[in-house]
Amino acid sequence: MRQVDENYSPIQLEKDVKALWESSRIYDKVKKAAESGRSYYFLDGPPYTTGSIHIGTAWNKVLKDTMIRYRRMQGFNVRDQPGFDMHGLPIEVKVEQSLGIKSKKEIETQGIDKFVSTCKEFALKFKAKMTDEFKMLGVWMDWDNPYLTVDPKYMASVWWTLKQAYDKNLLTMDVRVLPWCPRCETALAEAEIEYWDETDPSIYVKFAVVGEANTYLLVWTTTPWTIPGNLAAAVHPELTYVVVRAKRGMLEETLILLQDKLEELKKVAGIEDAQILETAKGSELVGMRYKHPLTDLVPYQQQVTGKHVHTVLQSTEVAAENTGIVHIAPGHGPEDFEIGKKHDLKPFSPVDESGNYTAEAGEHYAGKNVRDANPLVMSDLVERGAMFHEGTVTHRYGHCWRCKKPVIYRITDQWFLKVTEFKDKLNAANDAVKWYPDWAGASREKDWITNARDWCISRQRYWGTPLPIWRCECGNVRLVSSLEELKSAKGYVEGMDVHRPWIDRLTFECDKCHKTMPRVPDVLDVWFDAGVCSWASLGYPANQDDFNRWWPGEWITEAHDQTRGWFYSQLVTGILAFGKSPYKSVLMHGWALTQSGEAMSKSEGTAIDPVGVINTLGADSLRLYLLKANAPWEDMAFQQEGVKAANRTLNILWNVYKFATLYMSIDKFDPSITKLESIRDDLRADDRWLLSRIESMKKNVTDAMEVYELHKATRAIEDFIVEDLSRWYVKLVRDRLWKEEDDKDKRAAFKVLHEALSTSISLLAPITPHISEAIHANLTGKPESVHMLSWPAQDTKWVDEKLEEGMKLVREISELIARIRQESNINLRWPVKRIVVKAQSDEVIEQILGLKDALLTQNNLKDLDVVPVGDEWEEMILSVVPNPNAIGKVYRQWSSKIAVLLKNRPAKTIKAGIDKGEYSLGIEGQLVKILPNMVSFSSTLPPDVVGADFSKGSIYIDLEQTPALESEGFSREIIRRIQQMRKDMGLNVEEFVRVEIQCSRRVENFLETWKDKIAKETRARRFEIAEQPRGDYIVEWNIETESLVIGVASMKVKAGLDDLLKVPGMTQDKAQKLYDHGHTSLASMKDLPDEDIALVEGITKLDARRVYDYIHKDDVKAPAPPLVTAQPMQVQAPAQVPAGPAPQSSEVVQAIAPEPAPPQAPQRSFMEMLMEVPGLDQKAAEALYDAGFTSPQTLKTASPMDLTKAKGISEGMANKIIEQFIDWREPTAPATRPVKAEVKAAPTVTDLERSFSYLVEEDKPEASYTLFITAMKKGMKGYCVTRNYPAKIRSKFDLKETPVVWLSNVGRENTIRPKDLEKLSLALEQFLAQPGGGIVLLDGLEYLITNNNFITVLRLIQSLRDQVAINQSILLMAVNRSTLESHQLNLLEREVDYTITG
RNA sequence: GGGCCCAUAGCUUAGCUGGCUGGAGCACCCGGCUGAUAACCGGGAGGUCACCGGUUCAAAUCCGGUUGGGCCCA
Repeated sequence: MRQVDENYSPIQLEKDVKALWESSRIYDKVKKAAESGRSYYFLDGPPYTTGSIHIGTAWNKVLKDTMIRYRRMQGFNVRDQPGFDMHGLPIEVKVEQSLGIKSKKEIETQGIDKFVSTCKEFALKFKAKMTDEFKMLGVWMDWDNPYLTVDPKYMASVWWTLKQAYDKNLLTMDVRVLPWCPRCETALAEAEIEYWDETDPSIYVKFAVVGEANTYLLVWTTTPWTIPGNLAAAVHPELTYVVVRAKRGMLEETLILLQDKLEELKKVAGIEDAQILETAKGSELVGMRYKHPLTDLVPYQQQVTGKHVHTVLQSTEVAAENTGIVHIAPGHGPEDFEIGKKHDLKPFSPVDESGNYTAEAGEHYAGKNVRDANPLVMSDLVERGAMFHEGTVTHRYGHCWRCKKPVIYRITDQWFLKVTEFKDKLNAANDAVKWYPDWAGASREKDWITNARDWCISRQRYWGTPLPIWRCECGNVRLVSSLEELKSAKGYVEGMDVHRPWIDRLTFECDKCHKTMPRVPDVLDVWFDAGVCSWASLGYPANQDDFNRWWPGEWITEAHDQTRGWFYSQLVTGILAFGKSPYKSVLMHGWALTQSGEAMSKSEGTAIDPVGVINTLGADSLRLYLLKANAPWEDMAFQQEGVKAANRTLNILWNVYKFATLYMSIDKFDPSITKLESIRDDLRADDRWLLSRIESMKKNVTDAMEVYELHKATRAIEDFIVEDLSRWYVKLVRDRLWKEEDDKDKRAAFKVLHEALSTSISLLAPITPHISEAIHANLTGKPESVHMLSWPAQDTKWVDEKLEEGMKLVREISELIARIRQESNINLRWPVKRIVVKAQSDEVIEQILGLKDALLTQNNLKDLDVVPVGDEWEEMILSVVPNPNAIGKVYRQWSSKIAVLLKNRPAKTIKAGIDKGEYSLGIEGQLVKILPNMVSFSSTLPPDVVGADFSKGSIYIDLEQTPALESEGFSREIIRRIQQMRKDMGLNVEEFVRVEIQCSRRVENFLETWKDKIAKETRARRFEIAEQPRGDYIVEWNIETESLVIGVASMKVKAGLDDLLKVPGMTQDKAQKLYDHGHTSLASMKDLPDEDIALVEGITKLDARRVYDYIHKDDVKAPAPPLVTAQPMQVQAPAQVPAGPAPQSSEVVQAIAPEPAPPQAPQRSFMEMLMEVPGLDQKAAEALYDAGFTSPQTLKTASPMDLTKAKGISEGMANKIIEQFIDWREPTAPATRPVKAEVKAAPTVTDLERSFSYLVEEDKPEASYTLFITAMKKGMKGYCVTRNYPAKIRSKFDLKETPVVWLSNVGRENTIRPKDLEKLSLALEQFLAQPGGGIVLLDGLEYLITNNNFITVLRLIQSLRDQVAINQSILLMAVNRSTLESHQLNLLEREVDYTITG
């Protein structure tokens, strides 16, 4: 197991995981491994290949991928072939646009072959693009072998299916009135029509009644162009109509219309007076004859004959709207057609394919486009006095779904599936399907089936599966049902494309009349293509084996619009071919809507590109969000924020994983060796709790997955990770993992933590496959992929519901305590004396006592008491409240005395007496009886106690502070401060330090008992109280009312230990022992024989030998021992060593810049320093010097043993000397003295002075930029370093030529990574070194600090400050106060010449 | 106009067959923690459970209606 250092960065992680999948062929292996499982036929609903995927498509595929992965983990052998729907009008339209084609005619003149080839190209291009996008989502399907509806083999299956329908007499050609798109010149299915509002004429036409002078049927219509096709009028038989004498100006006429609409009409048409002559039921009007208003223009209207022609018919379809009389044009409307059929009216439809009137309409109209002809027809009506009133109306009108042009209705020959004849079978098949949710099938799909009409499957287009129908002029029909059969056609060429136009050239000989049969030129509705995919993708009927193995499909999922689409088309084809549904179960999912709940639209720019989301937050975050956001069957208002939240959850998972592996890897924990069973006895209650939670989660998740409630499954996992694992368990086990010794207790925690993580990622594997894979690889690594694991089954032996309930209570109580602490202003570091729990039942008490440790440690409580169930807490302060009324009545003059006496007696005693019946009181020698009615009792909380209620009882928290508690609190505060300092110094976790503290007597006393603990926690080898604390880093802190100064010095042990650890076979433990003994580095032992090394306790002779060998491995030509030649002591300068408190991790530090020039203070020679060691005489000092200790540095790193070799140095003295020098450093930095930042405010600075540094404190960098620009205007060269996007800064502040360097991990040019202080320092140095200097604006200090450590950045600033001073330049730094801690701000302020508050 | 679904805090949502004080997350304000740390945690504020009516001791929950939104159809 590797220690994980990196943060969760999904983009990189997913890239790596995908690369691993690719290089190790994981997908293939996972599928191979599943092969022995039970077959599970998943059917992919083929997305239409147009452009790129949208959020809805992504959601759809994520649902599928998640379920496929889940089923595989359950042991199913899942068939996962994806499909693409590639024929049809949408692509034709795209190709028309790209080729600049506007009509069918142009397609034919330019050549259908070219057109169709281009369509195919487009479809394949889009297929490839979408495939890439699905892969980005992490969707695992068989992308190398998708089924394509354009594949000839696929098309052959389609043909075969049609043949089945034909053989069952369910496929027929018929004349129908159908919606027709005049632009696309094709019939449209209902599914291909979109409705929206359109403004059309609203006209009232007078149909003159034959035989009644000046009497008219008033007919209303919105389609004037259909009037030439009018053959009858219709009324509703049950409605009441009136015959009225209407007067408008000079005009008087008799009108027939719906009674209820008369008033409305009067208003609309401006009728001044209307006299009702007669009322009649609609049925009474039937048979009235009228004269067609345009007979003179439309010859057909003169010739047409028939009983019902130009008469009033009845129909219950007529609505009670407008005039209640509708005109019937059987050639222009489906209802009209039906009514006409009933009354032997031969449809008259004088309109051609492009929507122009034909010659049949008469030469007046012929060739004119019908919708454009509306005004002409209207003026013709006006001219003939037939127009009663004209206006406009806005109503929903159908449009072609592709070209958006309004549809018209006309009569054509089309091929139909007679769906109406087998609706009962469809319903039965639908009932047999298991729908999720059930109303999707039981209500929605059923409703659609019930209202279904015959399905028109022919389209007069080019890019589609050709209808496999050849029809002879004699009426004979032949259907081709396979590619084999097609080969017998005349004109067949081996290997030919069977699309149009090539297939159009094939003919058959009619077996009846032996003439040549041409193909019916239509293509198939694409919905039929998709409908047969369940067997077409298996190659049926050519390939029977696969069909027998897989069919029918187990599960499909698509959005609710597929009720009329794929759900339906499959049901129909399934019945036609096999008499049953091709799928067994369906999950109907919702639509992805915009944030505000509207449909996403590319044209309106409200569509969100999933690829963009993946590229910013990762596919896993998107997947997690899509699944958890809501129930799959509900529409989703897509929120970017939600994806971010999902990303955060994964980050928490990652952090827990990072945390766990840090300690597991240090201890080389091997989860495969430690079995849960074997550590059962080592488990604490906390562990058993988490194990129980794990098992409960497994069950909850599995139960939800089984019914496709993926939102519940996902949320359950998320809840476990965030609440149980991260927020609670990790907190509980922290201390256990920090322990250095390796014990059973720690091992148990490791195991449980590992169990929690591995279960979580197993359950997450189908949902977030990448992060699961990455964690799995490091956490367990076996099997090769997380996706090869079995789905985790619940192990009930770990389930302990009582324990789970108990922990719930503990957490509830913990929250209460947190609140009380906050209200009482006592933070968690301060221990609280005790908590008393009063619970409803013994069970609750037991549950809480069982988790006492967790409760106490998590809340920093010292003790827990419980109150027996039913009792009051005995420490409640009971007080007596005398009732003067009752007392006075009996004892009159004594009553006030009695009250006083009662109050002074212990209330408890009084209560005990009263509870027995009475209490006696002595007064003036008399015994007075106090009866229950004379007193009442009240109880109050003792001082310093706060009470609160939880769901199963109450708690009392004793907040009293004692010196012991206070001293513990203080020590915790100090620990935290020292830890903070260690961190600021950039010390390694394992480094040892030396701490000196200056504090008040009071605090000193407190610390007496806690010294060891503090030293241990902070890895302080020395911990001392000092007047003037020394150290590499010294900070003044305020804790409560106390002020103390803490100095921390690194002992640089880590480097020594690491050095020792280089020796083969060396353990941490042994290295430590060597070190403690004084062998602080390999070099320190280089003159020792191995026997001497072996003297160290715990070091065997073998160890010693190894050390010796290692040291001397290169010793062939050993370098001379240290120089012992005497040198004039007086000229000995202090050795140059890199100074500074953070030399540990620090190429960075050293690289920043040379240390600022030493201060002017007179330098002491090494000998002078040496002589300061108490008790060291000159002779001994000289001996030391002679022994090679010629600088403070040499002493600092020496071991006492080394020193004793010098004459006159005892071991005690050696220790003293080293102690003196252990924290020696270049006596330069002002940071060695804590100085309260002086207020160097210069708020009025507008002219920056050269050679000065300025710190501008402001929330947003504004003033700093203004100053920067001002300086540049005065002729200084500028150099800007910023965290903000450079282009933005440049334009906002109009920076033009000024170099702007971006602190960022992502940019390329002019970018410096925030961690790369070396580069930054170099760049600035170069700039400042230019002749004439310049001004540097450093905006983004906070960012540098968070990316490095504070001290390192401080060093950089010091160095810059000095360079600025030398180069006559200016340093301007912007900082937001709120982002820094106060001591950090103080230190910063101290480094600059002026602080400006912006 | 018909069918189906939906409506709970500013946003996204939990709340099963009616029953404890309607829970979360995001955003907001305040605080805490500080070796998981660009992380994390706690607290606060914020609700006429769309509206009207009914059933019931009791309705966010069941029933009827209205309004608004989505999908499908006419």
